Amino acid sequence: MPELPEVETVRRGLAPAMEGVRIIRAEIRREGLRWPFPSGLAGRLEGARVDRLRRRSKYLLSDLDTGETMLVHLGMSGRMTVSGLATTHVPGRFHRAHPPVEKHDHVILHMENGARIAFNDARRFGALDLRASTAIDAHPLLAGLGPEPLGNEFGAPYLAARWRGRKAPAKALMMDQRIVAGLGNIYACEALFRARIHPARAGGRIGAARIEALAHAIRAVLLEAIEAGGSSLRDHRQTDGKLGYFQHNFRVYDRQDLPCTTPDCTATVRRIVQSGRSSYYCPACQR
DNA sequence: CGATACACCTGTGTGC
DNA sequence: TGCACACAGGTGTATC
Repeated sequence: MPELPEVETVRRGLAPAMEGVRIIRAEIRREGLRWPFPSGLAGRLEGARVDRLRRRSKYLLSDLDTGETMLVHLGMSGRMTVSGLATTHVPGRFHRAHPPVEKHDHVILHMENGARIAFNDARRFGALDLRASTAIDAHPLLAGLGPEPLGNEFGAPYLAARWRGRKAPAKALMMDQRIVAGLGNIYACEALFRARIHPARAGGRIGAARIEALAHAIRAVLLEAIEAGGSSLRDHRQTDGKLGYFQHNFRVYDRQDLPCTTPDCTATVRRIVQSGRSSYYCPACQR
């Protein structure tokens, strides 16, 4: 469940269970995910207090009071679920009712406040690593990332400068995490639609006004999606089991052959494949 | 350097 | 019901 809005939703869901709370036990149920877990993982987590839970792009960063930071990436299918928080207790019941451990629960953190946090990832494209907090920004997975699209560094002038002269299709540039960090297939498609840019158009051949519209569209669609609790495709859930609902607001993503939602547009949404990923767009609105 | 293909995995939906 | 196949929210690595 992983583009920026989904990861931010996960962060907000985890924060009450994790921030300021000590990890009393770390259950490591396999050797690793995309890469092997760092050596001595359980021992390095157990007893540590999570001072702060942050997000950088699609990465979750837990700053621990041990001087290390835990980095988590959810890959394509990763989920984090919280159970047993006091605030979710059924009145009158004093024991912590945790759901049974599920298939693909690879790491389970038992927190001092009674919460249990499970990192579930069926496809195992996710990652978990530990690194000294002072050096976390230099982590190979973080070092090359572009600016946060919701941060101050990002805007139309930045985007124009980075796309100038580029022959790659706009869609590919949107997905390039070195330019802007956090967009994935859904929000790249949705932002291009809002800015009326054809996904196959060469990035360097887009005028200033469209680039301006695109920078605005990127921020708007991400903010709206965060507000909606992200998008839930298939069975994905927020940390408390609830569904995000931004998928109901998709204008083009996963809408092949459905009518374009622009008023008075009679075209239907098209799907093409670009660098192995589906791109959805309106052939009439996007040029 | 830039652009593309492929790799890693499991689960689900579709069509025969 | 079974089976083959396409496809799925990502990204590092190899290859031109």
